[in-house]
Formats: sequence, structure tokens, C-alpha cells
Amino acid sequence: MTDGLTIGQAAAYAGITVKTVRHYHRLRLIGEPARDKSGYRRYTSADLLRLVQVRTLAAAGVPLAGIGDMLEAEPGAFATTLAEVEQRLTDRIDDLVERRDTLRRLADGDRALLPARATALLDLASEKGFSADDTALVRESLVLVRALAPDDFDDYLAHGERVIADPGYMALLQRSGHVAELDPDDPRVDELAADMSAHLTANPDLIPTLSGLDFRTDGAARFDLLYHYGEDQKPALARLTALIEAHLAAAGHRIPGS
Amino acid sequence: MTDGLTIGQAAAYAGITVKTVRHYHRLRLIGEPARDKSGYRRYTSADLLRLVQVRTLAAAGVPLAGIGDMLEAEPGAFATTLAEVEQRLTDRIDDLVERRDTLRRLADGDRALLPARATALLDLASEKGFSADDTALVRESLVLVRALAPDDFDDYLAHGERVIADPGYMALLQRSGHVAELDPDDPRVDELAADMSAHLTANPDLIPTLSGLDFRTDGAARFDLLYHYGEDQKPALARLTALIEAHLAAAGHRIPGS
DNA sequence: TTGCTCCTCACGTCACGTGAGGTGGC
DNA sequence: TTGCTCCTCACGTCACGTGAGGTGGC
Repeated sequence: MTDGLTIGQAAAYAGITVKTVRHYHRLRLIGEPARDKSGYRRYTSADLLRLVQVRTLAAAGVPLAGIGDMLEAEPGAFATTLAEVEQRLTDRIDDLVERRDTLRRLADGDRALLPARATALLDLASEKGFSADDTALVRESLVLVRALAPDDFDDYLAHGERVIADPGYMALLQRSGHVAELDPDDPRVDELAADMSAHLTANPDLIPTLSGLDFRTDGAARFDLLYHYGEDQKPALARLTALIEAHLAAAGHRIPGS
Repeated sequence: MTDGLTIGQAAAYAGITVKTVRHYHRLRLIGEPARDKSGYRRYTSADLLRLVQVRTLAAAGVPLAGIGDMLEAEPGAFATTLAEVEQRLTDRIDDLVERRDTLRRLADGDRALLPARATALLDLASEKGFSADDTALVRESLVLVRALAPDDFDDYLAHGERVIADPGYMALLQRSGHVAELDPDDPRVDELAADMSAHLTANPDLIPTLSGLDFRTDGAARFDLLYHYGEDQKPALARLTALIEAHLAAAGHRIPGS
């Protein structure tokens, strides 16, 4: 009448597909159970226990190639490995939670739902004469910092606010927009570099810190990207930046990008 | 001097490998950025924003084949899809947490760390004359129920305790051990079936309920497996079970396996 | 008889990774 | 010069899934 579960029942029991069960057979993760007179596999409760063990480990991210050895290991070694597997699962869960948060922040940024303080800064930027491209660049960097380094977002915003609230520095930025079009060896490049360096040395909180940006390994490069954007098209801008960095370094300031 | 991030820097920024970035290029999920004079790709902040968007969706489980369309969709449709993606992520997190719990319970069962109440039942079973095989079967089923349906574990245990505490029923189980070896058509099979049915009808809390077992779609089959184990080797046992089920059904009891 | 399940075998797929064979940058 | 990064192209891999072509069970 009944002589064990069919493969479909065993699969349903373990919460997987029939194909997956057969796959585990091919890899010899579970032994072939007895067949009934029709050649159908029939699973006993011992088979099922093994299937659930394999499935649980696989679902926890253990590579199939390692599961056989794991289940054959002595209890002591098995317990150690299990603790590692559990830790990996916990890490994976934390990672997914983190990614879900990133997703939310990115979506909020993309849908123009940056916090009011950020949109206020962007509005102010275009009022003060930032070009549409420059404003877009600032917006992109705000979205990225908020999505990837939310803890540093406020610092990053505050820096932007200090810059924009400083008429002297804004005037210097305006000048840099014109200077960018000059020949890199034009004396006005050197002149602006000296003026900006003086202003930054007198107002060191206008010097961008990397605290908000080196959340991965490559802070310097990202600093370059966000602050030196467009230098390849405008060689004068590259020279300007290099000069300012040299000035500041000489004045004892740590420059992140160098 | 600097003209955007290299592929390695962009990859580090997004937390992925260089190969993955190139893979996304091949699938046209991200456009090819400008090349520098050496033919190296150079990524702007806009490229980076796109990369982080793609990565975030991919990490949330959106198939790569769908990400392009998603990011190109109008904001309204995009927001709807995003909500779904977020829900899927939440489901996946819940699933992993559940699997971690299953892993723990399975490990505890496998390492003979079943709760004292369960080991007491197993000890009692072998004292009362259960064979080693039968005791192992009971143990396997305890581990499985505890791992897969923890909420029903106590009910399942309580049923086992009621069975083993009932000397009359235990005597009947002993008889069934002998009857199992007989020819299925032996009159003693019918006789035992009648006696067991009478006992079960008089003590209905000895009739196993499926409440603890139909946590997936296939309750009946699992009932068969755990309670009818070994019937294929012993045809008399199959007949006995069928007769008892018929008796109980006639007495108005719902039989889960039928 | 009809639909559902089972069987094997070969090939497909998804998201990358590996490795060859080579050039460019500090 | 040495090691590290970059380039392309082809093939490999992991964990299954698909589909053909067929038989068995209620």
C-alpha cells in the first residue's frame, strides 16, 4: 500500500523541486533510495532526514561540493563547521538588510526625495549661478553619499552649506569657471590658485575632508571624481587643482587626493 | 591629470569585482564610458550612479535581464517595481532567518541535544522494548518535526508520551510487532485490528492528529511515512493499518492519511 | 481514457569567474 | 625593471531548469 514517499512528496517535504532532489542524487549528496516495482524512488524517513540536512546546509550557502564531506565528518568537526555556516548566514542576513536600506535611500534620492536640507542646497546652488551640469553633479554626489555612506551625509551637506554661504569663496569658484577656459600656463591660473589657497588656509573648514568618502578602499579616487570632475576636458582646471594642493600641503594641510 | 575612475576603482566603489562591471557592460546594463588615451575605461560620477543603481537592484535579486528596463521606466512604474523588489528582499531576509533557525534546531537534534523531554521519551521507548530500529525511527521523526515544524513539536511529543504511558496500547503495539511477521491474510491480523480500533475509539487522544505535520502541502504522505514505516517489507502491517483506518473511519474518526 | 507523476538523458541558463596572451602606468 | 592594472576573447562553473521522449498510477 505505502512504501515510502515518492520523489515529489519528498521534495515538497523539504521545500525544493523534484529536479533539485535528482540533482542532489547525481552529485551523490543523498544516496539512491530503494525503487518500487515501477522503478520509482521511494524515500524513507532516514532518506528524508538526510535530504533536509543537505537542503538546510545548501540554503545556508554551503557549496554543494562541500556538503557531503561536512555531513560525513566527525561530530566535533561538524559542529565547528556548523558554527561557521551559521555565522555566514548571519552575515548574509545583515548584508541583505544593509542592501535593503541602500535601496531605499537610492530610490528616495532618485525620486527627488532627498531631504529638504539637500534640496535647499541644490536650489541655492542654481540661484547662485551654478550651471545645470554642475548642479546635476552636486545632486549625483549627494544621492551617492546618502545611499552608500549615510552616516557621513550630514557632514557632507554641512560642508556644501559652508561653501555656498561664503560669498568670498563663491566668488573664487565663479572665477574658476572662467579660468577653466584659459590656457593652463596662463598666469591667471597661478593667481587664482594663490587666492583660493589663501582663502582655504584662512577658512580651513571649507577644505573638504574625506571622512565622508573613504567608506571603501578608494577614497582618493572618489575625492578626485567628485571635486575634480571635468578636468580632463579643461587642462587649466587640472593645473589649478594641482597648484592649490601644493599650496595647502605647504601650509601643513593634509590633502586627501595626493 | 585625472579624468575619472578606472574600472577597478569604480568596482571597489560599488563593492563588486572588475569582472562583474565588465559583465554589466556586455549586457548593456551600463553604457560604455569614455576611454583614456590608453584605451582604459574612465568612469564619471554619472556612470558611478548608474553602476550603483544596477548593483543595488541586482543584489536585491532582480534578474539582470530586467534591470535595464526597470531603470529606463517612467518614475511611477519604477517606484511600483521598487516596492515589489523591496518586499522580495524582506521576504528573502525572513526566509534566511527561518533557515538559520532550522539549521540550529537540526544541529541540536543531530548532536543528541534534543530537549530532555524528548530524550526521556526515547529512553522510555527502548526500556519498554522498542527495537533499536524503531527507536531510531522515532528519533528521526522527532528531529524532523522539531526542525521543520517547531510549533507542533510539543503536541507531537505529548502524543508519544500518551502512547507510551498507556500499558494497554503498548501491549497492542507489541502484538503488532509479532503480527507484522504473519501472512497478511492470517485471522490474527483482523483480530488485532479490531482490538486496536476499539482501544483507539475508547481513547481518541491516542489517534495521531496531523496538526503537527501538515505544515507543507503533503501531510498525508508524511503521516504515512512516519506511522506506516516498514509496511512495504511487511505486508501484514499494511493490511493491519488499512483495517484500523477502515474501523476508525466507520466509527466517525477523520483519518488523515486517507 | 485523461491528466498527473515518474523515469533518463542531453542541453540550456544565469551570473559571473578563470585563464590566455597582451599592453600600459608608477 | 617589477608588479600591478588594464584590455579582449573564449571557455568554465555552479546550481540547477528545460525539454524530449517515454512509462506508470488513480
